[in-house]
Amino acid sequence: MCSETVISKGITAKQLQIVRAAYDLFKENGFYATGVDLIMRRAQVSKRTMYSYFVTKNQLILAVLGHYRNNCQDEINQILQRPELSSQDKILAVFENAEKWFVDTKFHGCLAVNAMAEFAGKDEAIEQACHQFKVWELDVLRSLCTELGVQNSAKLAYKLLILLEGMGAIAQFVKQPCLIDIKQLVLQVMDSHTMEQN
Amino acid sequence: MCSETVISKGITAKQLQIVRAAYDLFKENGFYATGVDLIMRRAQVSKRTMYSYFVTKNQLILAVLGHYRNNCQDEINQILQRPELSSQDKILAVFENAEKWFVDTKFHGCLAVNAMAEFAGKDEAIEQACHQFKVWELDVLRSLCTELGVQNSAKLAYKLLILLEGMGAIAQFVKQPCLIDIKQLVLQVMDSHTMEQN
DNA sequence: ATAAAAATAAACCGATCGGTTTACTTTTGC
DNA sequence: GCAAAAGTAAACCGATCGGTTTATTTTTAT
Repeated sequence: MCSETVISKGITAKQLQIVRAAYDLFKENGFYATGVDLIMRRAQVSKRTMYSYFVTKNQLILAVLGHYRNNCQDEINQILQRPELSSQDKILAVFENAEKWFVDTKFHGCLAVNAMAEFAGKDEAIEQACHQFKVWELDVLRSLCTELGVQNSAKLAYKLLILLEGMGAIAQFVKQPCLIDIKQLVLQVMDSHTMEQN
Repeated sequence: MCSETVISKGITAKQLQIVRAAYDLFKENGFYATGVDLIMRRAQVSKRTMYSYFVTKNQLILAVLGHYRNNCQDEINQILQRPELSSQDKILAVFENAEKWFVDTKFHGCLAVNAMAEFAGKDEAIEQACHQFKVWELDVLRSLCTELGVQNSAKLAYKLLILLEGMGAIAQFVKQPCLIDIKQLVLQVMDSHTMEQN
């Protein structure tokens, strides 16, 4: 274990290989429905290796949720770092980015939401990871709203999160370019906070 | 099978007993995670009886989704039938009713959304039942929006569904009286359709 | 070159999965 | 009152579940 090449964030190549395969399978087929045998086959890794890195399936699920969160954070950070964008444009860019996810025919909802639905009340660590993911999402939106200079950034962020989650939930059912102009809806909700007190 | 007392909508008492137990378990623990043995124990019914009514577990799941839909439809119909409410008040009442669901600590998301996440691409009939549930929800909102006399009732209904789904998704994570005034948010989205073209 | 570390394939484990079958009892209609 | 229908309990089925073990091979560091 001494000299394995560490790829990033303390994850070795083999671990990443397993997590990626598990991530794809969980995303497509859900957590309970995906057996460990299928994961190891997809990852092209022996079961023993798998269990040397992840003591239980649920700990692998935790790692996958961490991987998912890292992916999302990288995407969002790239938006936040674009200096040419105003705070308002960054918020719109966050929604545009989310739409890229939603239009994928393989999109079956936010992984954290699905994990919460399957493990709420059954695995505290997973529950907490899902909760933390949403806290992070809300934090991103809130700090952007604060930059906007609106009266109550926390409340506006909460409203935007409702829009984001709502779009994600519906996206699983309606597979087509969104019926409405999301950008306009987001702007409208933002506008109400720059004009009146909320 | 000739003379069994039919309770409602072609469902016998025994069937309802099974569906109710399965409904509670699926709602709390998810579909894959809930085994048939647990369902029959909870329903106080032998496995043979269970399988005489529902040929497979997935057909039981279909029946449970139908039961869920009937429950929701009954609640919504009670709102729609209140003559003292304006169309706008009825829309607000729909959201108020949804909040009653959301604040329940046992609420783990819309059953149709969860079923879609677990069975999308795996069981066409279940997938379709979930889809039809959302179509019904959208239809209720659209007919109310049409009554409102707004310019584009379909688009407003879609926006309201986004709000409804978003609230539901978040409700699993944030267990507390909602941070924002939902009624105000709904009114705001509706107002934009009565004033401008959309 | 060699020994430790890390990987593999595959047999194996008890438990549970969805589902069937057998043998028996209760309820019901006529 | 009696036969058919509908119910029960429980053994049983092959498959799969999450997880372990064994025996062997490959990789890697010195």
